[in-house]
Amino acid sequence: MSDDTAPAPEGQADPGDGPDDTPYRFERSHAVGEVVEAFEGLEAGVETETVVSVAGRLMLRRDQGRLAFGTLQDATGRIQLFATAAASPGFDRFTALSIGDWIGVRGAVMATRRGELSVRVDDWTRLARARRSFPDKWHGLTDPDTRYRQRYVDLWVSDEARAAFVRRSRIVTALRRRLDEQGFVEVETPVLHPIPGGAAARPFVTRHEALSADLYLRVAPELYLKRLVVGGMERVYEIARVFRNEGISTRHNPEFTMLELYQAYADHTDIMELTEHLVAGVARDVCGSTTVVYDGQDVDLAPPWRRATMEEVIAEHTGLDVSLDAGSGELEALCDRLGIEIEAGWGPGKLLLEIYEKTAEPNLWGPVFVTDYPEEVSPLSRRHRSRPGYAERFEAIVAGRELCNAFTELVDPAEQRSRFEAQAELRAAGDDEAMVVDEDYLRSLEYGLPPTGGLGIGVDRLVMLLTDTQAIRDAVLFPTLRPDPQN
RNA sequence: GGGCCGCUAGCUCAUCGGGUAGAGCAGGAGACUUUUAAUCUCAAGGUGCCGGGUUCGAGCCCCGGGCGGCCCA
Repeated sequence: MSDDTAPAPEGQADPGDGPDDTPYRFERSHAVGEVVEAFEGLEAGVETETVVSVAGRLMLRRDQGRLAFGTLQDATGRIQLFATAAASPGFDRFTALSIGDWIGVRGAVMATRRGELSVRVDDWTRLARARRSFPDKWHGLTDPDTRYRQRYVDLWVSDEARAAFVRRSRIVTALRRRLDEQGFVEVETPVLHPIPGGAAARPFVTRHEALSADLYLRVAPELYLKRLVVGGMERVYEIARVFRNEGISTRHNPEFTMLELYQAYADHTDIMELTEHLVAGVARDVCGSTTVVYDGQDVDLAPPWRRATMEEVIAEHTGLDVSLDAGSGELEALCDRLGIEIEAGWGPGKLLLEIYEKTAEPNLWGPVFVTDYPEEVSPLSRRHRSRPGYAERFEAIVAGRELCNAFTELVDPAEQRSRFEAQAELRAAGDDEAMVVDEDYLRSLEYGLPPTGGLGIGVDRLVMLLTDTQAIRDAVLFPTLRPDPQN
């Protein structure tokens, strides 16, 4: 420990002078949480014989003359430190510590007269100096921009933020464990795609210099995962970071995490069952219940979830009896009556989808599987086995938000080719989210894709649901931000 | 992309009919033997987001730009 005699610069914590004098390691005997758990309820005034070594950041300090109290925090919790001029070495330097300094402390576990569980400071070392002042200990950080840009500060200052990200990790672990138990194999497929595909989204383009080729950051792993099913991996999944070149909002980050899985011999009804059990199971694993609260409202995730066709939910929210049978003209007229703006070239399927998205979807709370999407807007889905013009596709709405997208996979290469070609036409007409023809994917289908059900779950959305956070930026550690002009 | 709001000390916030800025916490010096956002005393701390304009004078009014938030598309 050095003598901290250098005056502080303006408005900042003392940066100190001299060489770094901090130790290279520190031997801990206990995490703070372990001490708290073991000695909770220790009677006021009792000093135990148990000596522990703990480490963490000094969050608060209360000097009291020849006594000083500190609050030490590590990843597992907080505990009070009790130092005395008589018994604690370097007492003056202890009381000169800055809020935010990392320290290691060895001493007996005790409870103060007020009954506060404490570690008596019998010995201590500064492990790192906080050269910058931490935010106000009471108000913390309120500027969201600073919270996201300087997450390292936010995590220390906000218990909720820390808890949410720990829970995110638990959620992903629970997803993996449950899928692994059902015989799914986790795989990793390319992030760099020569041909973007698998979702309607504009990709990011990047450049491979040695190949002299443009590559695209994936918008979805879908087409690679289905190639693996062709290759005999009957149950596969990937927890895939995907990238979509679109705007940023409360619900959208340009890079986000999708869980995609494919199950051979299954159709969309199997996938619905899998989905509701998976989500409910993960909720039980991490929240201890299949009923969670989101934005002040209860969400009951226990299976089975309601199933309703797109037309049924439109009818519920508008009283209108619509279907693809109405044809383009009638659907356009209906959009006009509902005040929905349409674009030239939209077929009846797109019009129906638009009506759903503008009337019913915003009012759904769920959980509900909305089924029977128009084939026209589902270029990778297998056509409905009994309803012409429709696909065996569904989305789940949970807590008012789209949580997943799934379907019985299209397996016929000839039909997939014509779907791709229809997409290519849209693209040629200026729709830069439309897909392009992927010849290698078509070739893989020609080798034979068995009946397969597929699912994509937005992991960030699931995290938001199970952590009760309203913005995706509170579920993503380092959300995409406009580059700081100061930097 | 549009509308509204915000940007003042490291953090959280004040101030005023335009007259060159103030508090709490943090940081510095000191007091205090059981505190809990400890308390008390003292001193210090500012390119008021950036650039123009109006004005004798602008943090405040006007214009442009930047970044962010909320709402809408």
